[in-house]
Amino acid sequence: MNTHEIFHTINQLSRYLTNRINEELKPLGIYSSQWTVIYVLKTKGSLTQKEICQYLAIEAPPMTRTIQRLLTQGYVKQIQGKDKREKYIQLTEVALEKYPTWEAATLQVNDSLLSAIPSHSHEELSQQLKGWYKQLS
Amino acid sequence: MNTHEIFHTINQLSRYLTNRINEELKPLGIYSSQWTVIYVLKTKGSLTQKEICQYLAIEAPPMTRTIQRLLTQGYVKQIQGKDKREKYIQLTEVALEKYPTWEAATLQVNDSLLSAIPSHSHEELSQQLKGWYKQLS
DNA sequence: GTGATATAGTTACCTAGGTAACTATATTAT
DNA sequence: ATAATATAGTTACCTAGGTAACTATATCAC
Repeated sequence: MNTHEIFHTINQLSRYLTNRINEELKPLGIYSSQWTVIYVLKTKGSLTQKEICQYLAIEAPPMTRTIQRLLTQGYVKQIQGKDKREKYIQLTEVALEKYPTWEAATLQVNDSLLSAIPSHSHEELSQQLKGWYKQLS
Repeated sequence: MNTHEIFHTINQLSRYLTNRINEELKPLGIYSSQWTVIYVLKTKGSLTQKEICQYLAIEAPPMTRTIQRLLTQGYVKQIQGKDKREKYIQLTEVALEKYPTWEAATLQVNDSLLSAIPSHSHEELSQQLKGWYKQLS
């Protein structure tokens, strides 16, 4: 087996999927990196930037940028923690109102992308990839 | 099933794998994007930039940059085609000398990354992902 | 309490890929 | 033959993520 191939395919897939999701989200005013953060905040509630970084396995600097963009767009607010170094981030009312639209758009494109593989293997593939990643990290 | 999860996992995996491969390649003087091009040129021979782009499903501008870096490092040379718009790219002697080192490094890290999943499922997973990507693109 | 160390977040600059607009050459229509 | 169109590659600027060095606050040793 050619081991280069599987890594190449994963990268291709990752780029392709992200591009397709961005195509849907861009007209709705956000990018996929922002959606990822919004989604986490919606499901987990208020979190520090550090916690968001850990949850998404993204380094602090890109997260600072994504959050600053969400701040200027008014989709997120910062609340200083008791520990003054910490900044708690939470969704604004505006973001909560728009959330259903964003969610519907992503769910729809997700389904359309997943429809390219037999639905009985979705769960297995997901578990396999998740298990692999967990082993690695 | 949460459809967001599988896309998220694929992105995480992709970033993680690329970072690990870069860790190995950086001390050897190249980055993973350059390695991808070098690998294609080694297996396919001389190609136009267009052909490399198509093969790797990468847009022309990032490819121009990668190739320009390979040019300044002396790992690649451009040859004007009969069609004067085209530039045929091929590996230099220097690159061919270093190729075995790069290949050994990537094969080793590939194996180590793949060892996190049972080896009997490597081929199946690879085929599944490849099939999915093919369906999509 | 003060000095050393650790931590949260930011800034500057890096790789990696994408789109739009451009240049230069080829091709096609008439 | 020339005007219109298409194509290969480049340039400028965008999203997305990473590392190193920095600031400001907390904690720990003593």
